[in-house]
Amino acid sequence: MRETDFVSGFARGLKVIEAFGETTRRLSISDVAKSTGLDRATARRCLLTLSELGYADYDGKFFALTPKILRLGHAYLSATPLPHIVQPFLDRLSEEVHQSASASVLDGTEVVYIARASQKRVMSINLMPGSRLPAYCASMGRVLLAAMPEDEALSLLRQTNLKSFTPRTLTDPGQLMEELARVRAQGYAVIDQELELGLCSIAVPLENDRGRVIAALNIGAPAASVPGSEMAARYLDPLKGIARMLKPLLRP
Amino acid sequence: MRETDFVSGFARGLKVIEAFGETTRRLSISDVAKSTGLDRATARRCLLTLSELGYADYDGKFFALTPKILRLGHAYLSATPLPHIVQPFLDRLSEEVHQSASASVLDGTEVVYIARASQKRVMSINLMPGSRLPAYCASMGRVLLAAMPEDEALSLLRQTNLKSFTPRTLTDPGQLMEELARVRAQGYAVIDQELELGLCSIAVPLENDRGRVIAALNIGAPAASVPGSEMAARYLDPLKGIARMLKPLLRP
DNA sequence: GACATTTGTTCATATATCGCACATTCTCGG
DNA sequence: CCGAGAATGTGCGATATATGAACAAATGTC
Repeated sequence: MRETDFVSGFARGLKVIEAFGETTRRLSISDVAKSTGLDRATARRCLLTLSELGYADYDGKFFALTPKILRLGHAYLSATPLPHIVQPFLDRLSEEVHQSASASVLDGTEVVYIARASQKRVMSINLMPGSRLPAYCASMGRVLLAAMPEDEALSLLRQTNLKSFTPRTLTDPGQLMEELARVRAQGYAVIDQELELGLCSIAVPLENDRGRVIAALNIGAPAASVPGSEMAARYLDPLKGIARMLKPLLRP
Repeated sequence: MRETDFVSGFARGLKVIEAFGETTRRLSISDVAKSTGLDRATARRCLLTLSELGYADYDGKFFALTPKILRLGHAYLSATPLPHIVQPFLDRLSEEVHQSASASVLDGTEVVYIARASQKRVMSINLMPGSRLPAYCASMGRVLLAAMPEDEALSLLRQTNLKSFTPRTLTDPGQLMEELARVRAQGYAVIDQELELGLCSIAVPLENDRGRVIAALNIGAPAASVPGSEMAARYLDPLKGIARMLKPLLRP
């Protein structure tokens, strides 16, 4: 790609949108300039543009994103076939096993939920399509990392901030790589309260009809009712079954 | 705002992202140019920029958005307090009445779901945070339109493509305005299979602590099990109760 | 209340982008 | 296999944008 085929004004604007997050819903011009590394004048122009287009509100001091911004992500969820194909299978599975079932793909070091059928909530955080979790300590993340070449997986782990969410979280890259090898060999991953105490999950890879892993499916359950050691016995077959049924449906 | 405070390259790029939707997940340069009205060269530069940044894939012919694009909308959902505050209430309500419960806000002529607790699926389409429905024929839309000044509501209706989803859909602006008056007077809206045959829903406004309507809450149910005429008797009190409990929690 | 610091705004200019027109490459139907 | 039509790629002048410094306003500190 040539230098002139890159619209840096657009790239800067996207950076500004991403500056909004978790703890930072209202940002001043300087806040944005600082967190994006853009010049204050440039950040201001991007923010005023967002506001002019209705993607942000401006009270003269702080900018905040408006629901219109959801159009951007929605373009993906509604346009991509995978979420639509997977959803009814998740619904059925979730009802059958009385636990939440989800599908996700990898984006960098994170797992992104693209579809979900939830039962009574067990996690403290509320997962929905678009939600993200660090790949290294999520069952679907382990499966997706295990599906890639070892050096790429290792490189992603090195880019990750490997923190301990619970005393059981694996954070050592060496140990994680060993675990990935095990996951690759056995064809599924179980997470036993590594992300949140009281929560277990199991995930399997979802292959398309050419055999490429394109997503992961999982079931999450409260550790109190289903200990980690039982996850596979209970849920591996249903998950594998769905992955098998979906496979021929996933052409591109 | 001055002319020079507007980054048109950014605005053009956002337009390109929105060009992707429903039926159009893979778009060529010309497709995008046509549907956005941008020059081909400009559309191409925006698409290549998206691809360079990892927001889109390019196979040399077609562009398709990647899950990374979900970061943009997620910035809103995770940064805005309302969805987080409302979610646990919806979870409880949904479980209590064994139906799906949702919260939404208005974006132009559409209702945007910002939180949802779903039971067994009854609708043909799968609603989730970020999903959109036309306001004029959705229960939450009626409530939100009823909460605004009449002339603004009418102006929004005039901008809307008022089509009949079912034989029962109201599409006449005059009739709709009458219905909005009724909704305003009674404090809730019931939709009886106007959006989809077999689906009824009831919605109430959600006010913040200053009395401004900032969102709507609803319950949807299969018409077979709950006829439209019974929606209010069964679900109005629980909905009103939640709106009352939430009110003091909604400061800004 | 005055000083220091941060934040927002404006401006001139160097630089990058836009849109057009033209060149090239695809794509199919014959 | 050819050729017409469509889609894509490219060079260039006109135009719009980014930059960084200077200024103004607000905020915080002593």
